[in-house]
Order: sequence, then structure tokens, then C-alpha cells
Amino acid sequence: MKIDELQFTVLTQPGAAPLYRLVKRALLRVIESGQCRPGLALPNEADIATAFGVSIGTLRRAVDELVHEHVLVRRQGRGTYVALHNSDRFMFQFFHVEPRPDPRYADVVPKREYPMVECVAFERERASEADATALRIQPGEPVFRIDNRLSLGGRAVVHDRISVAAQMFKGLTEKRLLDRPSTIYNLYQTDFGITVLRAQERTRACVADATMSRLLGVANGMPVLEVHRLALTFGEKPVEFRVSTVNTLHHDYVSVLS
Amino acid sequence: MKIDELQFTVLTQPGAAPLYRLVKRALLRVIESGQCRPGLALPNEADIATAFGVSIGTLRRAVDELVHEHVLVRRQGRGTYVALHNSDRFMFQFFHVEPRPDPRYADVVPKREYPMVECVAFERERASEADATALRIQPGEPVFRIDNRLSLGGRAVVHDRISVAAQMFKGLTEKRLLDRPSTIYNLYQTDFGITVLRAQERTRACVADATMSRLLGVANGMPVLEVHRLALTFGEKPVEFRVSTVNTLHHDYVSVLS
DNA sequence: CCCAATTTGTTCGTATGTATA
DNA sequence: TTATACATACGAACAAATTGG
Repeated sequence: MKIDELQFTVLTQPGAAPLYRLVKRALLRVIESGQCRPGLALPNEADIATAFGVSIGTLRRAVDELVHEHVLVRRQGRGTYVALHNSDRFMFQFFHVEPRPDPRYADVVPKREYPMVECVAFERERASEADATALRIQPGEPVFRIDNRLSLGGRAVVHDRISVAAQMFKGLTEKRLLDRPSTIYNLYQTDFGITVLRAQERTRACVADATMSRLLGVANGMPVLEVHRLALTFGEKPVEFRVSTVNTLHHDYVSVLS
Repeated sequence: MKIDELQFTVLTQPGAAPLYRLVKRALLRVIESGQCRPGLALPNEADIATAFGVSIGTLRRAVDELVHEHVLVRRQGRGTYVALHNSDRFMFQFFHVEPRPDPRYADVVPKREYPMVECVAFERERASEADATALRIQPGEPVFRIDNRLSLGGRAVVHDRISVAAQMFKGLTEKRLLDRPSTIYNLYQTDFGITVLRAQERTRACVADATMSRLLGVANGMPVLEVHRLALTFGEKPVEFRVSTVNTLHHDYVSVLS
């Protein structure tokens, strides 16, 4: 990507936010607008800085924040890239289920494992009340509903029920979903230009109903974890509402507070 | 705190980590050593920079990282302080239980509420296997065991079973625990010089046993959330092992992935 | 294998703005 | 008002990683 192919504006009104934040927002607009697709390199820092009419230090500060928010990725000697959702980094930013460690080998860090994903159902339905409030659409509006089953070490551990607004994912089909080469968030990004930046989760303990006990191979009435996740993109816009049901008999939901 | 009262060293061997990281570690050593107690201000940036023999930009970069890790707090026009564990910020860094929002009022952000804490038991016991592996001590070594019950809106929601090495908390008594003016992590910090920086959690769904159903007022056999938390201080040293049992009938365990 | 070009990473120093006491 | 301290912005020089010749 060359600097003279980019359309941008840096609104520099006095008394507003610091300059590096204006630059950051300008960069965000460039990225959101799709002028610089995920995976592509930005022009080099010196060129962007002069094009924006700011010093290189100011530009670097703006880029620093975007790197920290996983919007950009820097590689010394190569360039700065729009972040792609296919690396381990992004896979495990949103997948937190791990086998429970054997207490006898406490110091052994359990190796994070890629889940095997199996699509159980793909439907076009009408948004439920819960879908609608989460996705900020009207109840009854069309949604795609995807049911996936995730396995670790050959054992079914997680069931995901995913709802996305059909409006936002025009042309999504079961085939395209099944043929995706990487994660589902990578599909959102490459095929629909939607980048999931962060997610809110609400977790609770529930009892496995008949369907879940069948899908996860647990006894009926066993306690399971239920995680309600709302995934957001730029501007806090909701992208996906997902209810994950986790069999925590042999696995844990892990997180780090820092 | 004046600059000439500080003992410090900046090991600057060529080929090592970048200078700002060496400065960061030097600052960490100063803080860990207790020369600068939590709540106190550091000397101003210019003085620290000249004392360390680095530029102000380099020092600021080191401080930036420590601020990001909640070790330091900056206040424009006032100074830079060693972070204290008494603010909302730190309270809610480690407390994530919120009332379940009414779906009819989805846009209303539930106001975060301070839990009412009630000490149910305080004992000096011997470390179990689980305590020992988590806290990296020998099984049978003395530990303090604290059982707390937390209520939100007058309803008991969480039970915490806390284990800490007696070795590390010499002189802890039930009275000192009960008389604490703020959170328990604030007590660790002010009375024992131990700052909890981050924590790892493993969450699973369980069935309430007789004790828990009594303490939390849930029916026997109801599903509850069980959160195993290991709290860490400087150098990844374990401080506290805690098992939280959460009644998620009317509350959620919330988190943000970003 | 080494060299040169390119790009980000680190460090320096200075000047000015803004919040606080 | 004044002094102090952090915040922002600028620009230069060199280091380190990467790539391609």
C-alpha cells in the first residue's frame, strides 16, 4: 500500500483531543473504510507522518495505541500491518477452555490446543428477544444461527450457539461457513470486512438440558458452564451474540486478571 | 520522597534488554524493596531520569509500562505514585460478580456495587495438597484459611475460601482481618507489604454441597460457579489461593476480552 | 555469505502545553 | 500568581531486524 493511494483527513481543531489521538482516529477511519485490508502493510511510518503533517514521534504514538488494541501489528524490518484474525494470538484471545491440569504436575503448563470444530446446524431464523437486545436489532429481523460443537483431545467440550444479523452478513451460506480456512472471526473479517475487536462475557452455572447432554455427552442434569458473549467491532457495534455451553468435568474456563 | 534517599542500580550491560526495560526493573526493585511505600509519590521524572543517567523520554517509557501494569499511578500536575489497592479500580479488577441485567432494559448498564463482606471462619491450619501446589509451599506447612461470605443487594452470592502461607503473613489475626478499613488486598499491601499484581483464574460449574447451599441459601444440588484463583505478586510469586463459589441464579460472572 | 536498502525500535534532547497546589 | 509536575509534540541519530541481490 502506497501513501498516495490513501484517502484521509486529520481534523485538527484547537482545544480538542491531543494530536496523536486525532491521528489514531484518522488511521482507524482508513482501516474501517477498507482502504487497507487486513493483512496488508501500511505505508512506512515516515511517509504516513509527513502525509499527515505530524512528527514521526506523534505518529508512532498513535500506532502504539492501535497495536495495543490489536488493530495493527508491527514487525521490525518489515512494516506495520492491519491485524489478521488467524494467528494463535487471536485464536486464544477468544477461546479460553483448557484441560484441567493434573494437580500432581502443577508446574507443567498445559499446552493450549486448537479445538476441532464441527457444525451441527446452520439456519436462517428470526431474531429472538435475547438476540435482538444483544445485537441491537428489532425482534423478528432475520439472523443466521450457527450451532457448533468443539472438541479437545477427541472429547466434545463446548457447544456454541451463534447469532448474527443477516443484514450484516449478506450472502453467508453454510457452504462458505464450512469451507472457511481459519477461525470464524477470520471469516467475518476476510469475507465481510468485519473485525471483532473485543467481547463482553457473562458466565453462569446451569444444568445441562436433554439437547446439551446429548451434544456434549454428559449425563442429563449435570452442571455446565454457560457463557453469553457479545462480540464488538469498531465503535462498540455488536457483531455476534453467542451462547457457549461448556462441559467443565475435565476442562476449565481460564482467564487472567491483570 | 526525595531522589537522594533512594538506593538504586541500573545494570547497563550491552547486548541486554533495552534501556527502558532496565530502568523499569530498577524502578520495580525500588518499589519491591519498600523504599517507596504504596501511596507515596516518586521523585519527579526529571530528577529520576538524571539520577538514573537516562533521558526523560526513556524514563517515561519505563514508567508508562508500570502504569499500564497498575504498579504506578500518574497524576498530571501532582506526581507519580506507587499504586494503592483501595480504589474502585482495584476493587473491581478482582471482583467480577454483577446482578444479571433485566433483558427488558438491555441498554441500562448495571451499576457496579460493593459487596458486603462477612467473615465466616478464620483458622490456622496445615496446607492441603491443593494449597501447597498453588502456593508453592510444602504440604502441611501452616496456612491461614479465611472463609468469607459476600452479599450483593442483601443477598448472599459468593463464598470465598482463602488460603495464604502463614510464613508470608506473620502476625495475621482474625481481629486485624476484621478491622481492616478496605479490601483484603489492601490489607495485604499496607500490613504485609505484599502487592497483588495479577491473578489467574480457572472456572467451572459444580453442584452446591450441603455447606455451600446453607451459606449461599440455595437448594442442595443446585449448580454453582466455582472459581479457583491464584493471586500473584512481583516475580510471579504466588500470594493467595482462593476458591470462590458463586450462586449464579440472579448474578453473572462478567469479563471483557480485549 | 555478505552487503545494501528498507523499516521499525530505541535513545537522546528540547520546547511548550496543561493540571495542581 | 507562581512554581511544580506530568503531557504533548517535535526532530535527529543510531540500532536491530528483514529482505533481496
